Amino acid sequence: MVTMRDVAARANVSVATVSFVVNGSKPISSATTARVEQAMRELGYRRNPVGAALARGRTKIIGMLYPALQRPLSGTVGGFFTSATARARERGYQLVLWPISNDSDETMALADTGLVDGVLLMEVQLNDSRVPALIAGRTPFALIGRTAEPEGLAYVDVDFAATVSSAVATLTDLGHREFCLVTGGTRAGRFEAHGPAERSRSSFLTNMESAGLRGSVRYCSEDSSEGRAFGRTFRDEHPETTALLLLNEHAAPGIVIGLRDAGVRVPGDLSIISLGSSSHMAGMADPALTFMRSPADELGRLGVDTIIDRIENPEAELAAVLLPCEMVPGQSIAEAPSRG
Amino acid sequence: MVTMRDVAARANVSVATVSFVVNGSKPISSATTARVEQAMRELGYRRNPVGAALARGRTKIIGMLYPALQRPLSGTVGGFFTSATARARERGYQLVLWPISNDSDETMALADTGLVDGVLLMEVQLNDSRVPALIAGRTPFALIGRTAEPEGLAYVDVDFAATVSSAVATLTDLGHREFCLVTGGTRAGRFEAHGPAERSRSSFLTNMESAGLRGSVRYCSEDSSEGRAFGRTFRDEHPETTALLLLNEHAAPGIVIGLRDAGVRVPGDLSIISLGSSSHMAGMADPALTFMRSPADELGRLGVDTIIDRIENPEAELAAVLLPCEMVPGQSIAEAPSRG
DNA sequence: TTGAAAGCGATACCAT
DNA sequence: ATGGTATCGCTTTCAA
Repeated sequence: MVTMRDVAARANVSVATVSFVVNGSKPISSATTARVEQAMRELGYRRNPVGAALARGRTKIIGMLYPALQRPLSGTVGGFFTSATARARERGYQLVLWPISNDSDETMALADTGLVDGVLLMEVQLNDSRVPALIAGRTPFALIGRTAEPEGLAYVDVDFAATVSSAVATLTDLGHREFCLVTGGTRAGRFEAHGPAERSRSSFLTNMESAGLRGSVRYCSEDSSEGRAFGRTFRDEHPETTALLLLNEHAAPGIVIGLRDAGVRVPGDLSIISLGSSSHMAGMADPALTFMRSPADELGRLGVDTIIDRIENPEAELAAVLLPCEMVPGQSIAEAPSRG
Repeated sequence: MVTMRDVAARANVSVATVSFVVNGSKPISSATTARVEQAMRELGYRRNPVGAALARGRTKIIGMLYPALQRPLSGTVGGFFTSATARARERGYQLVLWPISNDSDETMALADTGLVDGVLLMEVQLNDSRVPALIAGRTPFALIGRTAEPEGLAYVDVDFAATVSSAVATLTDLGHREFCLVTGGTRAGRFEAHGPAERSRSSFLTNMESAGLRGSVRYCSEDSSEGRAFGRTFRDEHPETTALLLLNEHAAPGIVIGLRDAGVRVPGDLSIISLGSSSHMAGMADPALTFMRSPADELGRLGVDTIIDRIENPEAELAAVLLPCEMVPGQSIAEAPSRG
């Protein structure tokens, strides 16, 4: 390995000078600079980030912590990751996706040791043991998602309440009065754990109540075959429902297929809006679903900005960003069928 | 930050002793060990991996290099990543997904600097500039996928030739004689670049020729709406074709929808096999597609084993693993329609 | 403008 | 079984 010493020797300067040239941290005469740069080129020098990190105490690396074993990477995460990567690069950082088990020890083991300058926590649970662990440590962090009580934390998240309200409003305008919300998320019934599901659910129920609508909440696991099964029995179990809100983009195409198998026409008999999806996923169903676009790209960028701001300016105010999903027209909503 | 010195001072031992206790690298009396461990606990000591990496020259971190900006994370990559993560952990390594631009400089900048002990290169192109860059460096690496001439490289990949042959055989047994292969991959017509597409294509054409079958090759970008458009016009453009091989799982559901829109019945008029897919994706189409299951999990594990073997035993033979996809029955193939 | 040298935190060799 | 200490590669203060 070519080190700074080698470069320094070759250029007849000290390692300090080489360092100054490499980092631009001090003015060096252009003649010397040229000599150093040539030596680097000739030797194929590349600075060793481990040495730099140790000396500096910073790595310019942000760890995006993801419980890969519990939640396989899906399309949405891909969107986050891609835009977050781009943004980090713009701001002079590297972003790496760091798979951790969903557990506080391992979180700390990584976060509090200088390998990363800051941490972006994904798949945040409503009651997430990793958060107190991070608070106890001294690594800056920010959340994508949020806990039940996110005050005092830096986070960016989807505004599920606004998203649900807007979807419900669209459908009530079309005359719908009987709703059903289908969540996915971690596990059946575990609303406590999964923020998106729980927040959507409570917003949904509030909307129902305040507008005098009827609404039920169901769970379906995030898989196409589960979706099919769900769709096939739906009409029998919810004969009155005319409007379906899906917070489960992976099951969505299967649900539509199951509904059709059972003779339910979409949107003739049942209108569907997919919450927090993408054009690509919504287009996999037939008819193409009307959906609320998940602001994944924006959240990725904002998440990176948030964590970098925390790293570089710990005193600054905590970011608390909520972004709603915006409606994208599709073929899956229509006026409520007149009661037979 | 609590350092070994702090622990050593507290336990009245030298830093060397603490290091031996932490790493189990030398026998230490149980009394001393206990004192050291207590001191660590009391102080909340956590070893700094940056310091360790510098001293040791190894980090126990494997970088999974992925061109996130060019190829957004999809389901298949998620499978790789998840199983690779698990396997790395079993073998005492950390795996991180490192987004890089698809470019040799950046590859080297990461790989050759001691931050990672080894590198797993994903989305390998047939002619991939990152490979010579890695060869020139001295960081062990392995490929998931392979270049056009992978001799002398360690790799694990899908056996596309076998997969295509097996799919074709299944369909010829059902009486099909007119085939079409639909690839996805990087860009229209750029077979040279995308290994899976090119290998499938050449195997496909060979199969056609040797069995006296007729086969065309088409491209469709990996998106559901492109798939719909493709499906809608397919029959007009390929009126004779009765069997479709899809190497494009993201477009597949859209293609099936487009076909139905155009009045083509699957599998009555047209049989479809999706190559390199998963049960989840295949289930998003209606009818559920017969598919060749991508061995993503196995490849993830094997990829990690391969790179770790190279790290720990550079002299060992180079792994060159090809795994075929295995057929999973669905609803999308049938006997060839009798000619009208 | 440049250099000498003291760290950064941990490892591991050589003594004892 | 322990301890002293040089070392890993780089940064940065202090002097020159």
